[in-house]
Amino acid sequence: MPNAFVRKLGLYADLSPEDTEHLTALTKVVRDLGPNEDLIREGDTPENVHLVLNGLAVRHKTTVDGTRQIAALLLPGDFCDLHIAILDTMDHSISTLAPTQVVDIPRKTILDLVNNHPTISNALLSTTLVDEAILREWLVNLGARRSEIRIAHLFCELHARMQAIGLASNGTFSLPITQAQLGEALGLSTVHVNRSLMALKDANLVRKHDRQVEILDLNRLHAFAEFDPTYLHFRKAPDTASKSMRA
Amino acid sequence: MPNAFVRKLGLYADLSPEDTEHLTALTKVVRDLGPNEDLIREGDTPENVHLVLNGLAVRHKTTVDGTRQIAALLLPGDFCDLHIAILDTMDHSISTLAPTQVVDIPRKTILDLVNNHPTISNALLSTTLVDEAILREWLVNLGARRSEIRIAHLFCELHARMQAIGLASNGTFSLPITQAQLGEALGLSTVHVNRSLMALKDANLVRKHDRQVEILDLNRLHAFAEFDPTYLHFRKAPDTASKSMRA
DNA sequence: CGGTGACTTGAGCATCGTCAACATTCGTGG
DNA sequence: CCACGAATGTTGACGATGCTCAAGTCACCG
Repeated sequence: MPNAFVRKLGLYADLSPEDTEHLTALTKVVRDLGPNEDLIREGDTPENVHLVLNGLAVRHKTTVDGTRQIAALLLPGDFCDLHIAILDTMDHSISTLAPTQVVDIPRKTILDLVNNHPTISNALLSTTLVDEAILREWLVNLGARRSEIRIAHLFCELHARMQAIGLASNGTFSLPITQAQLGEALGLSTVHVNRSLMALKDANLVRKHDRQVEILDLNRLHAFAEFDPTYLHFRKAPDTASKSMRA
Repeated sequence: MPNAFVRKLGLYADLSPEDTEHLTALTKVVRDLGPNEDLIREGDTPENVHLVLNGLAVRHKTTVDGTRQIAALLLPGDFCDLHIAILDTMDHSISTLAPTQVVDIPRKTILDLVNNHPTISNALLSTTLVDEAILREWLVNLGARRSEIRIAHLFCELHARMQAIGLASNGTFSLPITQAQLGEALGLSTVHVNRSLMALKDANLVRKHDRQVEILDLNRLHAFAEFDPTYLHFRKAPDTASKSMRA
């Protein structure tokens, strides 16, 4: 079973066995982090690029009055900061939420991939563009949807992304995040997140229990959240990703 | 005087005279659009990539209940959809707000730039990454700032971007957008935009008159909006952009 | 002039935030 | 294994921010 990183890139390009092997080799050396540790801070110009292999991290930015906005949830297989291979300075911070395994990859290695491995390079570019598409959808979420739908939409997205890398089963996936942190991601107060979550549970749509999200009725949740996964740009539909097929 | 496109790329890479000439040649053939015309729609897989040379366009997405969210304001020099050179399908639409001049560039031309003009390629990649940084800042804006500060912050950003391409003078720049459209960009109702704008005017910070934004006190507005232009990643400070200097 | 689109204003209401108290869970050390 | 404390989740009351509806004004243009 390939790791989450290889699985994710495979969603965006037709990797050859050599490509797969090459990528797997890159993720051999893993670093273990605890919860609430900073990977990079705003203003840093790090040597390495970071990749999440396991666990959960967030991209976030803090305003002057101390409000923290989470701008991305980084799941297994996600790059944290591929852009600093091009732009020098970080304009935001990245921290773990849970115990997390990361891989540190030197900028040089990235440049080598870009120059000598066109398929991988293409996949990397795709993931960057999809990150942007996800960000756009989050903006729509904050700007145009009220709290219950907003939360439901986020859960739909996370389910789709987790399922695509093989980390969701039966509508259930791991999400070790507090209600307060959910609020920081969704632009809502903790109390309001709590009330909205209970409403979603009462409506038999989703439930967040412990560190897991359990979707009770996927079709109804998709309809309720107005969820359309097009923006994730998977090559294959997540449902059929297990069977290899050619279009 | 180079056009807005060349000026903008010059903010992100040290273009040689040949690069400049090459880019200028690409923007010879211009297409004129009226206000409220669609450039591309969600679901399209267009042949060409589009570039705004003059005027104003928006990236937007509409939810099921008809609410429209504007996810980006495309100023002169901005690419609309560079990503569809990689990802096939548009997951959002692009429309003009005012009379606008665009350039249609074939995907092949982009690929040629990427393969044969490393400096330009690097600049293009940078602009894409900065687009993402701007999007992140918009997310912070919607998630963590109340209406007056939210509007002020947007005006600060637009001023910085306009000034960087030579389209702001004396704190004043053109912004042919209605209050309703401003609301669509900021996740606010038209009425609330109106009231917030009047409060900003009463505070002698900024005024929107006709199709222009007039900043009355830039320093105070920056402070009020908590504006920090780092996320725009200009190579040189906009203020000193006219003098060439080496770091 | 008449009409259309943009802006302005007021009143009432919905959504969501704040504060404060309380309940529950979980990890830790006794 | 129990006891404790800290972090998280839950609930109620109240207030603020922002939305809706509706009417009216203003500027622009045919």
